[in-house]
Amino acid sequence: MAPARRTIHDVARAAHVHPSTVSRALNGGPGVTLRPETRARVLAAASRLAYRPSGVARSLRLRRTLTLGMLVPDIANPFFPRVIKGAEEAARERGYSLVLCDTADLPEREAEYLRVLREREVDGLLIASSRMADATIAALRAEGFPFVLVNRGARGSDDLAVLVDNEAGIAEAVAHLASLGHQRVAHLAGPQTTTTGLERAAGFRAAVRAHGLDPDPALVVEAGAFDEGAGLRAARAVLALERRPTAIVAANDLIAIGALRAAREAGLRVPHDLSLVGFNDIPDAELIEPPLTTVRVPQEEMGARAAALLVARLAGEAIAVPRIVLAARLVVRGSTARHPAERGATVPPARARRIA
Amino acid sequence: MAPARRTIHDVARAAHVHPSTVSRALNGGPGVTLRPETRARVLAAASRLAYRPSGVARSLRLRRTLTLGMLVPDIANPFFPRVIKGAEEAARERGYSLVLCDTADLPEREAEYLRVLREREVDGLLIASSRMADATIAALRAEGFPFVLVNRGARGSDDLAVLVDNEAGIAEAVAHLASLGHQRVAHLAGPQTTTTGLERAAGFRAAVRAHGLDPDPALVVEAGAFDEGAGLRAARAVLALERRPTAIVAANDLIAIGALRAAREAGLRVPHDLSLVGFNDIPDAELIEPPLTTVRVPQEEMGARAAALLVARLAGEAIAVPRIVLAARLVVRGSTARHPAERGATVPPARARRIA
DNA sequence: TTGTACGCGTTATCAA
DNA sequence: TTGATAACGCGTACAA
Repeated sequence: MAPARRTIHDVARAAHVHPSTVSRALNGGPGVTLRPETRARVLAAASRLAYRPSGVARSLRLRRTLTLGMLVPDIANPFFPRVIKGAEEAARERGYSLVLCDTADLPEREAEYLRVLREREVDGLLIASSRMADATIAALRAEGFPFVLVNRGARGSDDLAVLVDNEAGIAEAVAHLASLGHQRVAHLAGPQTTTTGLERAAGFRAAVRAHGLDPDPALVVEAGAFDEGAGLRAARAVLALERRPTAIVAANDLIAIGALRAAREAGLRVPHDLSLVGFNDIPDAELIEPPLTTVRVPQEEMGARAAALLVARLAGEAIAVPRIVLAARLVVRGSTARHPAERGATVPPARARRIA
Repeated sequence: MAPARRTIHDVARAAHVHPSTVSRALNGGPGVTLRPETRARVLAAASRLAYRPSGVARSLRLRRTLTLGMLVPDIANPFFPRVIKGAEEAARERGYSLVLCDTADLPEREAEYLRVLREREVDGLLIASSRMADATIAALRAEGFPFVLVNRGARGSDDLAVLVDNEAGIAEAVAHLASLGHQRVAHLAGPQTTTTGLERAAGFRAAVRAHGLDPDPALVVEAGAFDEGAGLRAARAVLALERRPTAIVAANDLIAIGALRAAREAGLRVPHDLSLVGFNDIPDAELIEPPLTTVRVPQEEMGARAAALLVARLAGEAIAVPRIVLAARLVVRGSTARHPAERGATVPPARARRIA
């Protein structure tokens, strides 16, 4: 039924040359000498037959597939599509394809994908899966299998990684709130099983100390996941405190959106009664009402840099900087305001124009 | 440096059997007879050596890669992540991997990816790329190459496809607005080069006739793309009409969000001065303010059904229904309201609860 | 029940 | 400059 695939032999026969000559004519590297006439005949035959070389056979022979595997915890999380887009584009530019794997943040799913990807002999891995067991990563490392961590930590190793400066980002957020007069600022932390969650929480505590804000430990609550539901629950806890915070720094935007819901439940107006800052600057951040003040992570760049780094590693290039740390800058939008107690004072209103 | 890959020969040697016996022990189909003792010895050796069969070699031999290619116009468009997620999960459940390709809606990018995917010998294609030239599709069809169209039309052919009932969805939207008393309803149409854009526009015109609304052709404006920018521009045109519409049905949610911006520019309150309905129910729809009334398309299901259909086709199963048409139902949220002229009459306010 | 032989489509190496 | 050969790792018809 399906017409048999054209092979290099078909082309060879049509061009009256040996298959190896066809290969040379088509792939002609620098050191290949070939009579122009012969090459032309081969090219003509190949195009006439609509010959398409077999990537599978080539991969078998060359022992590489020009394929990268990418593990993400949840494609539907609006943070990831742009990271994926950046990675996919950078990979394509370098001749690589991307096999996408949504692990659903499930360890067993991760393990399964890892096995599948290794069987498929992907040349390298982009690991954006934040919870992946350190042991799994350690195994890859021990084996010398090429991978790049994306937006997750390296735990003191010198694994290749593309990260953001979580501490600095959170510091900007806290500084902003402090400058508005806030004293009791809460943090809805991400899962403390993730490096991202840990670093942002550490950054928060450091910034609170640096600005002399209320260090009450009850103001830091860990959300069970980086999503809206977990944010909602954590925010409820924080808003139920006897001495309620006047501002919240969330570990990411989805948690912040959950907090927004919790605030509404509690009858609090944002930013009038409660200031709110997120992290990542997902596309939704400027769409919601009020627009979310957040710390911007350059998502496409993160993916692109990670893919580029991995390909460089595969090419055996010398890697000058194994850990690329991207800057994270605060983007002020509608959902922060001055502390109620300071209202009417000299600080201008914080509701900023939308930032392009 | 990288330790040489274990092969089936290594296992064979360790288990004191022939490589073919290893293959049988590991893949053991129904017709294979093997002494349990031998199989156990092989399995033990394989696990001891951490043997991982080569997918590439297997693909070469079996002439199939257990890989699907998926072409999408833009991963960052919030409609697609869930479609991809559904497809990826359904593929995984069936033993297939997914190579993701973002065509950026560029014909040359599509052509390039198509070539790459064919060279890689993906077993089939999920085509969610709405603009893809019909000629390209026709070529695939002529060749007998397996593919499934996702959310894009089949132009009278009996290509495998998973679609939504665009006419019925738009009809629900128009009926809703008509029931609220709207008479002049505009349509911000999608690109009329896409089947989705065409069907929704046709559905709109039919529904307008059916409800006896104002059929003024000036009320239908084509947006240049299914995105926010195009929606903004199209909405400006419609809102600049001498007799402004009191409601807008957008061809998709992003266009609707663009219209929301245009309305704000024009000083119109939504839904008070202008009702607005989108299409797709992207996650953002319920997050924005006011929450967007929209026609829900089951995105994950669309992806999952498409992948399942493609795999069934690959398995040579009889396909009872080549065109799966998913229902599209109106989800009423905050951004529709009664027509101004009818305000205060008997119809209850349209601002509905959030629908889970 | 297990081993032998071959081919899947390429490309690197060597010989001519 | 081109042809011949072998090998990449696996699965399967056939022989033993």
